[in-house]
Amino acid sequence: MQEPTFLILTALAAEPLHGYAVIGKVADLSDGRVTLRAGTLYTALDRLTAEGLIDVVREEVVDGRHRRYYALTPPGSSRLTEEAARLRSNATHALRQLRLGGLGA
Amino acid sequence: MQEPTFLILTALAAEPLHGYAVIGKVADLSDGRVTLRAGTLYTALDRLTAEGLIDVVREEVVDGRHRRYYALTPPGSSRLTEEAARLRSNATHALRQLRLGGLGA
DNA sequence: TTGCCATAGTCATGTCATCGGTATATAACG
DNA sequence: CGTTATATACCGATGACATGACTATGGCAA
Repeated sequence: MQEPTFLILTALAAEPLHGYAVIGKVADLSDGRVTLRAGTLYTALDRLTAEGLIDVVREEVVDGRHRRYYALTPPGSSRLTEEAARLRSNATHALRQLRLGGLGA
Repeated sequence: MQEPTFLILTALAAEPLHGYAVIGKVADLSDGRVTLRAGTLYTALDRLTAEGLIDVVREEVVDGRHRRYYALTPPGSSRLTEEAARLRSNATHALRQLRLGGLGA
C-alpha cells in the first residue's frame, strides 16, 4: 500500500467524509506534503470500495452537488492498523541501521 | 518511495553489501514479509545509483563470481532519514485517527 | 446578466516501480 | 556429470498513481 492510499484510509478513520473533503484532510495529515488530485482520489476510493476497506454510508445532494460519504469498514480498520504497525517497524529499523552506519564509518 | 526501495536503502545503511546479500538483509529487516526477486533488486539498484542515493564502492571476484558492493551516499543517507521520519509521522497520525474513530463510534 | 471562481465528481491517458519468469555463468556438492 | 546455490541481468505484464480535460452547480462581482 502506498502513501496516498494510506492517507485516504487515515482520513476516514475518525469519521465518514465525502470525497472532496478527503483531499483537505489528507493535506492536513501529511503536513501539506500530499495534495491529492481529484482523479487520483476517486480512482482510489473506487478501488478501496471494491476491496471492501471502505464503504459508502450515505449520499446527499447539497446545493445541487452530489455528495457521497465514505467510511472505514471493520476490515479497513484492521488493515490500517496493520499498515501503521508496518510503517513504524520499517522506520525504526531504518533509524537503527543509520545509527550503526554512522558510528562504524 | 515504496517499501522495497526503502528496505534496500535501509539494508545498505549500516555497511556496504553486494546485491545478492541485500536480498537476505531485506528479508531480515522486514521480518520475512518482503522477499526481493532478482529482477526487482537489480532494477532498483541501477535506479538508485542513477539517482545518486547509492554508489558502487568496490568490485570483487570471489570464487569466479562477480561481486559488486553498494553503499549509501550522503544524499542517500539524508533521504532515508527523511523517509523514516515521514513513515513514523504517518503511522502516528493513523493510530490517533483510529483511536478517535474507535471512541466516537 | 454575464462571466469567473470554488466546490464536487468523472473519465481517458500516461508513467513508473514492482513482480514474475527467464537467461547467463561459476563453484561446490554428491 | 547433473543439481543446487551464488550472482548479475533482461524482459513483459501489472497496478497504483499522476495528469489534464471535462461536466455541473451555486455564489459573487463586474
